Amino acid sequence: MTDVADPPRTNFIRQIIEADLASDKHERIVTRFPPEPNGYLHIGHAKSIVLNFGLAESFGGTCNLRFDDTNPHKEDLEFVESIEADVRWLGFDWGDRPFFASDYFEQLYGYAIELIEKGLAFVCDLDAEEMRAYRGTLTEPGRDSPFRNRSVAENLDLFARMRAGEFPEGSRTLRARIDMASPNINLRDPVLYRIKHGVVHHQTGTAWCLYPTYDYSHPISDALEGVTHSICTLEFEDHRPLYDWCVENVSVPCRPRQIEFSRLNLEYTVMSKRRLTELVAEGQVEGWDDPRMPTIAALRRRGYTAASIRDFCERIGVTKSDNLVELSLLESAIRDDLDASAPRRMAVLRPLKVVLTNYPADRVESLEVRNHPKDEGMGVRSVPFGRELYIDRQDFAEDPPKGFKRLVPGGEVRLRNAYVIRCDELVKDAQGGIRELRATLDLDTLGRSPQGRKVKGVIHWVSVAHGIPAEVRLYERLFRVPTPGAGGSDYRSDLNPGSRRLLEDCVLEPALKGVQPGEGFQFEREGYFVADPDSTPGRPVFNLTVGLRDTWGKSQK
RNA sequence: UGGGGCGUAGCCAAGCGGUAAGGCACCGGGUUUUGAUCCCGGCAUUCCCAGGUUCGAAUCCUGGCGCCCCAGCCA
Repeated sequence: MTDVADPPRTNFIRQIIEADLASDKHERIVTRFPPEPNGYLHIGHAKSIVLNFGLAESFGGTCNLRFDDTNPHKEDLEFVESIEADVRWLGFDWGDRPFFASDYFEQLYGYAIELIEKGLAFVCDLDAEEMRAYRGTLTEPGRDSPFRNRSVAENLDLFARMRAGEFPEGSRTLRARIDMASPNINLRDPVLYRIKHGVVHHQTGTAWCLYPTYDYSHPISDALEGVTHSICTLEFEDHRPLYDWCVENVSVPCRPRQIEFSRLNLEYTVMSKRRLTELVAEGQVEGWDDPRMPTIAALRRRGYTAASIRDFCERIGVTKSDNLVELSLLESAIRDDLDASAPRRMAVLRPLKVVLTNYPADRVESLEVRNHPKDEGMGVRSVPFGRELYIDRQDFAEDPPKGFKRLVPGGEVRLRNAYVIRCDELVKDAQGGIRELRATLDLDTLGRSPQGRKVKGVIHWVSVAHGIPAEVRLYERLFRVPTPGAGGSDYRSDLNPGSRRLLEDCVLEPALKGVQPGEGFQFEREGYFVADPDSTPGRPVFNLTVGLRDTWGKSQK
């Protein structure tokens, strides 16, 4: 299950590619994943990564990682590094090195001159506000810029001087000369170049004060890289005519085709990079890899495996319809992977002491238990057993609800991997709270069923004398967004305090003592947990990856 | 109100003129020293609506309706 052996399900993009390959339009396909390095990658990007790299892989083509770094204001080297790490972690490879749109700045500049010479671009002196006024509205056409008919010579001269830094930021732009009356606003003489002073670009430093826009640099960068299928999200559909215009009017080596698909929306999850950036900047979360974040880095820290994220991306499919995927699908993908791959351990999250009155105080047994119920290759370990144990408070009920299968006064339960015990007595404190339990164990039940009765419940436990203290952080869900219509428009007001519960006096079996950050386990009937980077050898910290399905808990609700 | 998209079950999604795949969720049953896993079974007489074409329509045509995106010198 760690390896997704099934062939990828079909989708409309695969069909387009199959047709292109069948008609010999292309011999080999080239795709690209083009993030702007202005934040960390999130689960929505994973969909695009798996799509683009996956397509290249299954059709024997290649996929480039290209940073769309045309706006130095928002970008940073930290982000290019995190993006590279995350894509690599997801299991994809982009060859010798990543590409950068900034690698093409000189060529892009040359093509702009070509456009000017063809009379297809002009230098415009309108400022941002004026340009907006000239652009018209959704229902009214725009008006031509007064600078639209400058001579080629003047445009060439002005453009060279823009590059040379002679004009202040915002004072002039290079615009495409298309159609101010187009019903498609993107075609109303869009800006191709703008001036930015005083910013250090993370790749080109201060070499340029002239930066191309996405609309201009993207199609040409694709063409320069020989991209055959330029796959992007739906909001760029209106830009496709402009994409095609660029590729057709400039002497690039090939004509990539833009194909759009719908972006991923995940229930309760903030996916806007702007909002995520705010949360980090305002200190509302501990960082981009705070386990409540939907970033790849957070998911990884949370114990999600790369295989499960890839699997999730295959399961959701690729279409053009707006979608809102339930979290249960992501959780199903990670459970599937972890069920097969995670070693089992016992851990008591809310300890309740049990004294086995018929078990000698000085006796300690070493029980050999399997690390996985099905996979014998995962081996065995020994777990100490003694007179005093901890069990989980939730595994005992003085007044059990109907259907409760675990320990009750006078009842029996199986200690997982060990004996069957019977609860004889409750010891209460002054407030009437249960302080500990007295029980007797049936020595004849180790590795075999008890005589003449059936014991339905199985609970986990840890020896009091050997258990190690630990802290567990329960993150039940990813970062939440308010439910539509539920009131409260500020997503920060629902920062989800309930999604993160700290359990500080947990007790783990001793085998967990030397755990390394990143190691994950299934804590028997609790769920899957992963050791946090904050862990110390004596006192591990675990984060909940995903809880186990508990049908009893469900039927209670 | 201009332009571009989308509408198949609670959610995602196949389907491309021959009589509604699959996954998630949910509901039953079986196995089980994890109320997990696993296994078996159930879950759309109908595809946004209304007309039309056709022996036959989710698929083609016409007309509605609903939702999403676009007026950054962001991507």
